[in-house]
Amino acid sequence: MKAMNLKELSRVLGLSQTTVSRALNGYPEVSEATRRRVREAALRHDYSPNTRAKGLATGRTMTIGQVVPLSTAHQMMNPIFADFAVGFGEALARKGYELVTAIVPEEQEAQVYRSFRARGSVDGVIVHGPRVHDPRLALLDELGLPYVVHGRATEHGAPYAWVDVDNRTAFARATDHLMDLGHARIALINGPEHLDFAHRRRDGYARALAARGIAVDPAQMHAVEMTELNGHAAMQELLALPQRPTAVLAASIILALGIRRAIEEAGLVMGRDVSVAIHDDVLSFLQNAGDRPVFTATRSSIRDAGALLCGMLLERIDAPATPPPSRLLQAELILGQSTGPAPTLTPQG
Amino acid sequence: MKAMNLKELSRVLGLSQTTVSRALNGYPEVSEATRRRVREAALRHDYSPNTRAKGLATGRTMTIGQVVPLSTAHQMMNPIFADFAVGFGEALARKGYELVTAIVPEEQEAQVYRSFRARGSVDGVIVHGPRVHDPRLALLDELGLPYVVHGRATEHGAPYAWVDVDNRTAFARATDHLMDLGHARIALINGPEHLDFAHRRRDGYARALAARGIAVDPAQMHAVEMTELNGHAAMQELLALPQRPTAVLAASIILALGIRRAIEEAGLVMGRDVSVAIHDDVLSFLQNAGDRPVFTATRSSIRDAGALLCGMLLERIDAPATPPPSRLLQAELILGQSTGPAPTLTPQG
DNA sequence: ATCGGACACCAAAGCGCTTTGGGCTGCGCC
DNA sequence: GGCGCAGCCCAAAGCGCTTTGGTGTCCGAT
Repeated sequence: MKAMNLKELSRVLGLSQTTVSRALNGYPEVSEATRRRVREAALRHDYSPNTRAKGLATGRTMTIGQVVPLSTAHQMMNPIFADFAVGFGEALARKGYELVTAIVPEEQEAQVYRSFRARGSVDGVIVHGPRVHDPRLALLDELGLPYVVHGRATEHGAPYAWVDVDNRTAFARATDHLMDLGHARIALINGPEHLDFAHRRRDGYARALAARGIAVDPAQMHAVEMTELNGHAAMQELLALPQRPTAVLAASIILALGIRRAIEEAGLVMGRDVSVAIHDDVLSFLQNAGDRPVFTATRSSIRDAGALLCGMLLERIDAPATPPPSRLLQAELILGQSTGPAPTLTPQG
Repeated sequence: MKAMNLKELSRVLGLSQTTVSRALNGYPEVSEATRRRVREAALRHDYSPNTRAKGLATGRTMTIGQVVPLSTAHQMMNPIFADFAVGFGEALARKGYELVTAIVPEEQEAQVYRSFRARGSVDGVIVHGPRVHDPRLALLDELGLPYVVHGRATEHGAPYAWVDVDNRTAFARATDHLMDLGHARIALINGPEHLDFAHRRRDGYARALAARGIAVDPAQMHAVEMTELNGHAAMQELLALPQRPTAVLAASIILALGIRRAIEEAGLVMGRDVSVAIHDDVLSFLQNAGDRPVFTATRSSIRDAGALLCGMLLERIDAPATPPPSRLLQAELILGQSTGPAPTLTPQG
């Protein structure tokens, strides 16, 4: 069963391909009566224009590319990617675009962008997990491939389109909140700090401490890939410290799961013996919700960021010459059960 | 900067498009010397054949489609999808295929398959989260679109290609294990039971109980979408029961996170007061690993299933006439800290 | 010397669409 | 009556590739 095509449809209708094409694409040169007749026939015969042929003829592919690098780092990204992709992908589908995902070893990522360009398979791409210095942006600039970045790449010279959470402010606020509760020894369990967001989070944390004259202690800072196991291990190390922290700031709710486990295994109570504040991406399967959520958190929906970036990317594609837009989202601080006043008698010290 | 194309490349080389095309595609009608010269030039000029043009000419699109339905159910699927997609997508990329993902409201899923077919945008599709009776398979059969199913659709009449974990056996084994430990009141916190895998899991659980003469108690069975919050709520209900369970079987590690939280909030100890056994999909960000993993689990890697299904789908595309293959994977039972002997004095009862 | 057949290459058609550059009516107007 | 002008519609070119059906050359065999 071959799919219906333009030629066949126009033959059935007794019209030229030109007219049928124009009728379906809303050109004014065709009478309303004919247009209706054509539309109806297209529907009846289940006709949709062949994507490839249309792309060839128009030069537009109506697809957006994204590459998910396979690497140790993918572990942290997967669940976050997934929710981001839902926000992004839904908005994209609504506009009639398709989303192609390349899952390749990290070192092949540049190659994929090159091939996207050379084979003309996408109209634009979305860049995930930007690093502080990220060569991908320069490459995309060079290739002339429209792109938007989820996050920022601090050291990239040229302007580019991005949407980011104000990580610095968020972590400074969370740190302030903990200090307001009387905590002075606050640990940080961060994501990998070559990633821009983690870099900024540490910065916000460090600045807030410095502003109150508290020295940052390298022993209180961990930077690990954001898995439950890593959160657990990092927290165990922190608890074994002679000067163990009374509060912990964690870069993700997934880390926090492991952190909580370590706290409980040590016979301590989260929110009483050790306070925990996290950044919450509002993952669909791990909601930190309710009147009094489990975790005190700086919250910003990654799904919303996805939808926002989608709109931005399509704009860039339509008007590549305009200066690239950007958007800094503020995270809200929500108070949960995982934080409380600093213990008055710090144990062991 | 326009991308290099065949015409231009052949002009540069002083050869016909035919010869260049044949040289690159490995046809024998071209001398080795010429082939080398062409290959080298293609590399040097960053030439890759335009995907759409190639697709138009060959009728093969070299892309696989998947649709991720946006619905309440997506919440449970996201993180699992993500890891599956890594396994599938990596294998796919290795074969030179692309993966397009449509993220649409559930009720549009059929429409997407129709449009995949009508617009000729994919060579095949992968079907996620099959239901006990799943109309999608009949639709795909009718459309003549090659597909493979991750899981099974019990009531689908015709043969189809699938890879599934032996859910029934896995849950029967886990139930047996709990009974061997002396548990008699074993609850089930399952996924939504219109989904085939959840249906089979309940069946395995029920059969194992029945085999030892234990009646299944509807009050001890929950079927919810697999989020942390739902696991927590279901466990709270179970703990409030006059006859509360001494052990719980959970369909996912994500549910188990909420289950553990409810147990601890009730002042109980998991593995001592309440045993928990789960099914573990080996999610990258939530590993249940180590000598003595946190959770006793039936384990089967969803990533591996993805890679397996990829190979299967490509085979179906190449040889649509062969009888559809299938593969039933056995989950291994691993013992963790979350299970222990049934308390000798059951509290409250 | 002629022929058959590898061997190496090529021109042109065709994949299914959009779009350019018309053509043909029928109308109102001078 | 002729002209201009909408209003509708069409034939054909072109997007970048593969593939069919060749052509021309060179060589060994007859």
